[in-house]
Amino acid sequence: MHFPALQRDFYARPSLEVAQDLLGCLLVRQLDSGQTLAARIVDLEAYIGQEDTACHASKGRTPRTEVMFGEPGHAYVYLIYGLHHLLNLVTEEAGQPCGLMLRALEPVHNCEVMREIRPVKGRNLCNGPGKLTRALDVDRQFNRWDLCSGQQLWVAPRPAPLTEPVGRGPRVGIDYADQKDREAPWRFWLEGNPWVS
DNA sequence: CTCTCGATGTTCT
DNA sequence: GAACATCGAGAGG
Repeated sequence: MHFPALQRDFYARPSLEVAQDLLGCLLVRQLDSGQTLAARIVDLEAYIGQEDTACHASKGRTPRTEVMFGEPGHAYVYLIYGLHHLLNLVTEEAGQPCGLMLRALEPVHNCEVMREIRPVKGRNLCNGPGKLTRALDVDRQFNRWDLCSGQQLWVAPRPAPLTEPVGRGPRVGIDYADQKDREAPWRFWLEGNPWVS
């Protein structure tokens, strides 16, 4: 099984475009054991620049947000609530601090290995941003990771055209943001897909 | 199924 | 010292 890595030019575009194009693509994780896990992206949110008060980068350039200001095609991984790692993909040209947070995945390849890493029943496996990082063994080690390297963690193109329609709406869990940002329809998902969070 | 609540550590004020 | 891009356990319906 071979999964080619999306290259930097894919990520170096307007975040809302990249977000929609990523639906149905495969997040791929190659473990140290050599096993390769793959899961379809079915739900994600865009965080767009310093003007977006929901985006961490709206606080400015700090050690934490530095990676979002850098080259597209890198991973931004951080710890939330002291417990959960969340995975973002950096988009747009360097200097534009933007990223896409993955909210849910549909397991496709080596699902049983994911369930060894995260032994839960049914759709609980990766239908949430903190769950999917757990299931794919992604943590802060992958902060600043180059997703275009095709090693350990990357994204592969859609294996097949989308069969589900695309849903769109406001983002989740950002009560602290300004009203215009709370209402911005910057979350995208595959309508009717059972793995959506 | 729903709701409530506590956990836990990094970041920024 | 507060807030936080969440999860899971436990109680109740």
